[in-house]
Amino acid sequence: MGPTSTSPSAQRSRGRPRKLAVPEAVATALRLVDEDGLDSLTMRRLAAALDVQVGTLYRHFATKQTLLAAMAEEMLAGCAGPLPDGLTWREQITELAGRLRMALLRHRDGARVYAGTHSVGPNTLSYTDTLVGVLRETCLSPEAATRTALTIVHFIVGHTLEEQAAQALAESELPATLALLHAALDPGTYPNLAAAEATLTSTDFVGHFAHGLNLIIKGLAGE
Amino acid sequence: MGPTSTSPSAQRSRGRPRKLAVPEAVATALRLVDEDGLDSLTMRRLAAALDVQVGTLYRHFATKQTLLAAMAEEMLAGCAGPLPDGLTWREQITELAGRLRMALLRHRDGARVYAGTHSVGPNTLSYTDTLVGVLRETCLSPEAATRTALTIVHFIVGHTLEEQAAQALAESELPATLALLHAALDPGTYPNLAAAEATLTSTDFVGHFAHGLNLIIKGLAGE
DNA sequence: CCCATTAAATGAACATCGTTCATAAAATCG
DNA sequence: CGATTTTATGAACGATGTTCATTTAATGGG
Repeated sequence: MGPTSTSPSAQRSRGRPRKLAVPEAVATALRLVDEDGLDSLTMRRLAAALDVQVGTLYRHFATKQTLLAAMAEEMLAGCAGPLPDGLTWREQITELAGRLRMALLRHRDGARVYAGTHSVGPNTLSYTDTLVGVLRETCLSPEAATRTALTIVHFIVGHTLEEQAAQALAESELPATLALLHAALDPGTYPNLAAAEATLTSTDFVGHFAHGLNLIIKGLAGE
Repeated sequence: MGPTSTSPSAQRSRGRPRKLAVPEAVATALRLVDEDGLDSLTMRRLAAALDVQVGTLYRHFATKQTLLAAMAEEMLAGCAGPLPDGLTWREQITELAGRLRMALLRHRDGARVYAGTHSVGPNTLSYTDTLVGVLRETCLSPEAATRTALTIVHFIVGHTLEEQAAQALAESELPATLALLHAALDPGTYPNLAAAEATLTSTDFVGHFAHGLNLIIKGLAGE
């Protein structure tokens, strides 16, 4: 455990600033989620990790939803950074999509945090702006570019949601779920699923993601 | 309110079966979600609506997650029904995708319910089986067909998640959120988003959905 | 038909959660 | 330094998911 771990009867650390800083609170919340999962993130636990009373948090975050929105916004930091030169628009889209996926993947339950909120902070806005910008350069109308950007983001969120759900299962109950699925897969009833089982139960999420994204990009090229 | 509404001090309705039936419980849970939203679905409220004590529910559902999985499974009933004859494979995919979207849209917070669980029930399985089957008929390998089916489902889930989030906002706080977004959209900082605002704030989710799905289908055709 | 055994529902409790608020402490500044 | 404003405290409230010993209803064999 880190030095800021919740120790019993911890008197306030001496050198630490007394005032509760919002960015530190958000960072600590993300650390707690990484350690114990989103379901274990509690206003009380966050307060304890910050060496503060629960009520104090509500001076800085009106509600837990507000906290989660700030976390989602923080997760996207850097996602809209400048793109390397000399990339084709295909590569630019792949790069941007990969960044968002990685940003969600970087924190445990990151996709759940992101999907459960609706942030309008600068990180979220500039990411969408950058993505729409790249798409507009492919001779797409503003409307088509926007709709395409939404499509890409929705795919990423849906995909990462499932990827992290699988990761959460993997902690203990993956074999049971896998066995349950295999047992339910009667080739007579589900002939196509039987042929698909290897791919369905695969953990090659990188490959799955690339396949889906390339599908969208290819559809874009045919316009 | 329906005749099964929670009335104060309701003695057990006379003609109703004493035993708690699982399908009735699932249906009632979905009705409660439709009425008050997923956040208001409580084991206690469900028990009250079923004229039963809380503990009784735990004899039929090991946990609330189990309940939610049963609800997700129930939502997909009929989604894998036979397709009309004479449809091109493009139309078959559009039909199947539209069915899943409608199934999630039919219940309030349906996408959240579905995304938060991992059902392996017959409705979910046969839907995926049907979708993979259609894709395999387009000369796709089992692996490519499976990955494409996953892509389509992930897009639908991500899209509907956002569509229903907008619906939830619309109940009271839509104007505030919209104004907040508009204020944050400085054309100097986010030139592309400024051009995209009309599309971003549009409520034409049917159009957005069709655009995204057609993109995927077009990418499939270019294979 | 009655009684023993199994299945099901009850009612109360436990720990924990998000949230609120009157009070106290600390920081700020004229 | 003293007054005012900002911030943190500590305790509480109602509600939630879950558990369990007890009671009640259904079931089946003699």
